[in-house]
Amino acid sequence: MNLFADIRAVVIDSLDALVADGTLPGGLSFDNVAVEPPRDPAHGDMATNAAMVLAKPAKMNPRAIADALAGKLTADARIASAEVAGPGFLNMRLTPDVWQGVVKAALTDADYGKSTLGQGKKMMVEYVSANPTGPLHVGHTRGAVFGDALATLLAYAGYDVTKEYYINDGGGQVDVLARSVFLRYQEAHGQEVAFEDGTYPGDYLIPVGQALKDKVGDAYIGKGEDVWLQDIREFSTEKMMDLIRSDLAALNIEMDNFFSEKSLYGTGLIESAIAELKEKGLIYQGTLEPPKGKMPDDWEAREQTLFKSTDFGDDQDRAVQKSDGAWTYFAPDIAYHYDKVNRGFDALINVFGADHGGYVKRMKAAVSALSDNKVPLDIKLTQLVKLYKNGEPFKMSKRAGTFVTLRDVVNQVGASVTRFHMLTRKNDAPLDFDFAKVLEQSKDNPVFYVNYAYARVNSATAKASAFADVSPATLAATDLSGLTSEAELTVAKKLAEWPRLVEIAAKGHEPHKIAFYLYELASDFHALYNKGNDDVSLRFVQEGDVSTTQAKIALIRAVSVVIVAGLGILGVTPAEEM
RNA sequence: GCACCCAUAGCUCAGCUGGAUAGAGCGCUGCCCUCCGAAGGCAGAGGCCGCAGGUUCGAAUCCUGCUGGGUGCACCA
Repeated sequence: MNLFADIRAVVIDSLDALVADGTLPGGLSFDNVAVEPPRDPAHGDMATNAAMVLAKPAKMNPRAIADALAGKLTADARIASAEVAGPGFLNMRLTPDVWQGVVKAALTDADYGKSTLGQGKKMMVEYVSANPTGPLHVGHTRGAVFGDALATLLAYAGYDVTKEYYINDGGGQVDVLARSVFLRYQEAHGQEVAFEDGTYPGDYLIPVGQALKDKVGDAYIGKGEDVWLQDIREFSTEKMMDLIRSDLAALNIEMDNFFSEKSLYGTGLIESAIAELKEKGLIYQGTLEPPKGKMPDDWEAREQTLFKSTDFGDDQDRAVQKSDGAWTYFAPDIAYHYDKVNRGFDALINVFGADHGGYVKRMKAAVSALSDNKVPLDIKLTQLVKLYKNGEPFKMSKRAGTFVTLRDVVNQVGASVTRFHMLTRKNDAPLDFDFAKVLEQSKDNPVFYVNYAYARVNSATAKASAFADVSPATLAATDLSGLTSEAELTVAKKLAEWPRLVEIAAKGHEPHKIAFYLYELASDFHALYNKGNDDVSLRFVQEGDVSTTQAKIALIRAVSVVIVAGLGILGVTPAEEM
């Protein structure tokens, strides 16, 4: 049930009727007709811009359209009044039983808020995709939380979503990893080792070196890279992916699929992807212009195989082969996305860190070329996370050992708090993460504010259950006609916005909107709760009046249902009590 | 030098894809617990929506140009 969609349907039907009786000319498009909550609730419950949108194409005065439309609309039993206001807004007021119906829907329809917007379209969300060279850090955490919430949101909105992690296990950084593990392996054999520049000195490789020793004994001691590099590469990427998988599990993230870059090599997949582009005339041999800004010291013109990404709005064509003929990192990425297209996805979303901003245009170029513009690729960049400890900015440095990992964060504040907090900003705004503040228990902290509302609902329900049957089955069948006070209807109206909000958030790929909505819902709930202090009739628990109590508990259980659903999209589990 | 992102209350940020008098939290001022959890609520002060143009019935929102900040800019991933 989506009340806004229902009322919009009434508006469209009424417009059709106006066309039929000649009031409006034929051939009008109603696509831009919207039914929305008015900015100011005093204007009414819902407003439509129909008259203003249609005034021009119909060559009519907007107020004349609005007047005619108003007459038709009030024929619907749900619409108590329809008034023309301002330049041609049509403000509608709905009858209380409509809002009571929303409460009922939230309690009886297990799918209240779910949408069919996606129509089962296949969608891939690729996120995290961190190099398999170490544990995830805070920056990865934000991308992980964002991607995961977005995937859940899209599934909730009716898309068939696949969550995927692309493992960059094909490039030179894995050699670096292997050499670093070899050092730890030697160390495990009691040798003195030195970590030079270009190796990973992190402690997390110590157990990997030990495990390698347990596996191969001293077989690689004193041997050259030609003997061990390949094997240690595989061994240590596997270990790193185990580590990363467990990091993700700590955040309650489970991928549907891990896709290995290495698996593309030697299978002809890269070659066929490039061949596909070549057929379209987008691959050529050429030399790139030197960079315009600061010139690298060792720059020299070299002929390479290039992809004509400038045809798709990129600033520069991009190399797919190095001057020595080896593939660049871009080539397997093209092949990977070619594979995504061939797997039949209707739309792709990639979640990258902000430092990959320069990569967006060429990736979009590749996908539009490979899919003949049929598969849209949306790339969401998550901005930096600024850490604070005790109110002071906290700089991360690998060398200084102040490197903050995902584990550090989750261990200190918990998965739920981490997830919610990281979704209280839109992805393209920088995020402050203060270890003290996110644990603060006040309304300054949205996580607790929302959870507090949930806990209050539970508390009131428990109190009511002492004398009234407030089981879900009973509440679902409860007569709600007593819910007529302005304060109660305000909460019900907020609940009515939920399905609409899900669609808006899903369309825009903006899971943070869920978090803000939950805050608003909690705020309306807390306001109602406190009104009970002054006005006894608004208290949820009416001692000795079973049916009134049941109706009021039904309302707040509906709030709780939506809170749980919303938090579920964000991947947050609320505490029952606080 | 170029590209992308950002600019809204003293601070941190929303603003539902072009709608009505621009909202919330913190901070500040003042109220509300013999009362379902005050971990809360109510009210007040506080704005040239960075600047200048443009598009139209209508712009914080779309376009252009500036200003200021962030990020990235051959053959690393």
